[in-house]
Amino acid sequence: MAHDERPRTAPGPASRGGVTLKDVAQAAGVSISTASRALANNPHVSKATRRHVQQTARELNYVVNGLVRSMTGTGTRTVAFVTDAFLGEAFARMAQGVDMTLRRENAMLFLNSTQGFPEGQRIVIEQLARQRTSGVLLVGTQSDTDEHWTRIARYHDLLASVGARLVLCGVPAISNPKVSDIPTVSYDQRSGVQAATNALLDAGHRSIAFLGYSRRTTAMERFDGYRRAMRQAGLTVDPDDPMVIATGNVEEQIGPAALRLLDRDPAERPTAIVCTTDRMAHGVYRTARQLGLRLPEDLSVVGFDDLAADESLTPTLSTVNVPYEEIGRYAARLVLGLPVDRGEHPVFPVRFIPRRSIASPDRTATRSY
Amino acid sequence: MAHDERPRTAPGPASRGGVTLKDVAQAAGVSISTASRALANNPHVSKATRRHVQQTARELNYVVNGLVRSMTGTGTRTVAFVTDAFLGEAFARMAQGVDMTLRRENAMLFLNSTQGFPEGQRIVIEQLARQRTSGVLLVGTQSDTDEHWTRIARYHDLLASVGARLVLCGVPAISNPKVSDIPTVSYDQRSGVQAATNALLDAGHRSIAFLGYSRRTTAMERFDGYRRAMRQAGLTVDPDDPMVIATGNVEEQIGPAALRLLDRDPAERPTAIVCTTDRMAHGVYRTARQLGLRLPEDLSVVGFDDLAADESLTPTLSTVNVPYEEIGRYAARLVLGLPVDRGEHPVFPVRFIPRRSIASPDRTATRSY
DNA sequence: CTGAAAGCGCTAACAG
DNA sequence: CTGTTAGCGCTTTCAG
Repeated sequence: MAHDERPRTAPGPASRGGVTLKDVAQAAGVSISTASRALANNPHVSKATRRHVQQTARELNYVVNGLVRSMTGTGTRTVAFVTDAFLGEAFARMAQGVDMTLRRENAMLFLNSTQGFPEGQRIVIEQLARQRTSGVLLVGTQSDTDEHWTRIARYHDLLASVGARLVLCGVPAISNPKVSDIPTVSYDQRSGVQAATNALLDAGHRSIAFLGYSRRTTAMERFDGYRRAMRQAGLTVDPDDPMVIATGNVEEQIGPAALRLLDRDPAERPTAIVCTTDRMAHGVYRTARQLGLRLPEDLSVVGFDDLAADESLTPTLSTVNVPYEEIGRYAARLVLGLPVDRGEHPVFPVRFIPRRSIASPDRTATRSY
Repeated sequence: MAHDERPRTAPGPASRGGVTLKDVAQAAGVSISTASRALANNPHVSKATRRHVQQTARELNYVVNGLVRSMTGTGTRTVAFVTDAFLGEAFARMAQGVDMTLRRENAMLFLNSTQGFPEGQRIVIEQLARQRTSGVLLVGTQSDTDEHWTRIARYHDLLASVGARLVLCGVPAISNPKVSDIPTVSYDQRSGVQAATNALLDAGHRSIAFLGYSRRTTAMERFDGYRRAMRQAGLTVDPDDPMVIATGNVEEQIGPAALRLLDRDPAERPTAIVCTTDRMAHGVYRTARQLGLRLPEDLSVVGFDDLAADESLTPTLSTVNVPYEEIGRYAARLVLGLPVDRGEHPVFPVRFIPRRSIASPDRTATRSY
């Protein structure tokens, strides 16, 4: 029986390509169960045996099979971070927070992007259910349609049927009854944008545009913050307003959208823009420059997210800081069923950060050249 | 035996909290193996039985246990992306590439950050070995010490002993014999920085500083590119040169480092800076502004990475574009053992992208105010 | 303290 | 085509 087809592995025996507990037990001259106990530091083993078994295991390069463990109930838990595409600092920061908590709990993190297809989302979730993930963090904005929430509810059920939790992360607390029992970790997007808009109003702007409206949860909340601030200032806006331009959060769309807003007759052109994301704001900077507009004299801008690059721009970008990492940590606790102090639908506060991108519109009027 | 302690799950029976194949088989009135076959679309099952079993499975909300499958040899492969901290666009882009390839191969992606501790790296790798990951991508710069490579070699052996591959990603091809058989996916950092430095030299700069030298693989290669370009221009630099400043790639360190370089008597101050990363370049922009330096008139800057924000800066940042996503895809193929066309130590080309951050130093001389 | 034995849930020969 | 029988590698009673 001298077969030699195992991969380029260590000394050990094993048929499929790994040293098993059985091998260790045999080599140590004990039963499998004793070996198991010894390695698990189970107190019901004599110190001598334990030491010996552990030594043997080390010599054989034994590595327990964690997959099998999970089968028995023991084993490493696993949490998945599912999002459209994990580009972008915001996600990275959230993921960082999730990872921190998971590591402390000895759990592992799956990362999955759904690449925008709703089909992708389903496929990913099903795969995760099969792998008996203990929890799924569905991260990022969701489309706010009944159909979509129905789908989410199905995911919830599917995951529940294998004992896994679903947590929505970064979406506003949802009103849709279909999903009202699914935990959501949100942050106060409305107030954030409201504060940002107010800063522009306070500087004297009236002609304030909004970049980013669309039928997604996040965008809608942010739009609402803008609208409220405007209304309080006696200005009304609605989604059809020419000052409200829809765009996705990707370069290809941002440029044209910004152009539509800025390439106008000075009289029609906004003196300030509220951007749904910093990335959009960055795009606005580029477009404004291309059109020869001076920032902030000719155009004031506020963003949302507080990206690292904001302070390197000229002028530095006023924005809304979101505690993404903390959100990630909280979501991780929720999904692992760890005790939390803000319930299942926390809404984290955000903070408006004024910087140099806001100027009074008067300056525009007085500019001479 | 009417026990009812299972979680809030679907109808199915099951003791631990999940519908098993056995349940499906019983409900469908067939043997377990038939049920297994039916669900696997094994042709050796009558169409009728198959349909019936599949229907039953659906009604019971049955979800195969993928963990168990992996045990048998079938089952989803899993690849891990291990890095210090997954902030930063570069990593995100690489991860995106990895994810794309993995999805196509139906494999799953683990994400792990080691948080900077070498201990963390070990812990993560051991955990991955236990979970029988099929491969590990160790991403990012490594410290170039013998001790470290010894450690890496150990990881390689550990992973090999469970049939998993290790691929180093984003490091230069390594000369250290300890790890020469480990695949590495690199990109031509040296040429990139060389081109960037040449652009500054061509513009007439002589007093060119370098920001970012340190004893890590990446930084060293980049430093080397800088040194070469300088030498070809008849200028010599060495790591001790006051024009060479070391810094990690984090805000806290970048600011002070930039200050050390720029807060000098004009005669001692460089007229241009080669930055190891765009993030550092961004920091230089900030610091330069604080000191009242005009960009690019008083200071030319080049970076490395080609981050999205670069074009929103004023002036737009000249940089080196790296095909991170492609690198990720290649690394994923390598780690999965898929056929590749550039061998086990590819070095991807990079591309210098000139933008507005470079001006002739002459302008500095002629500035009057 | 230790060993034998019974699973965990599924796949894969092996016989009908 | 379908059922029986072995495992996969480990944990955990249950007896010594």
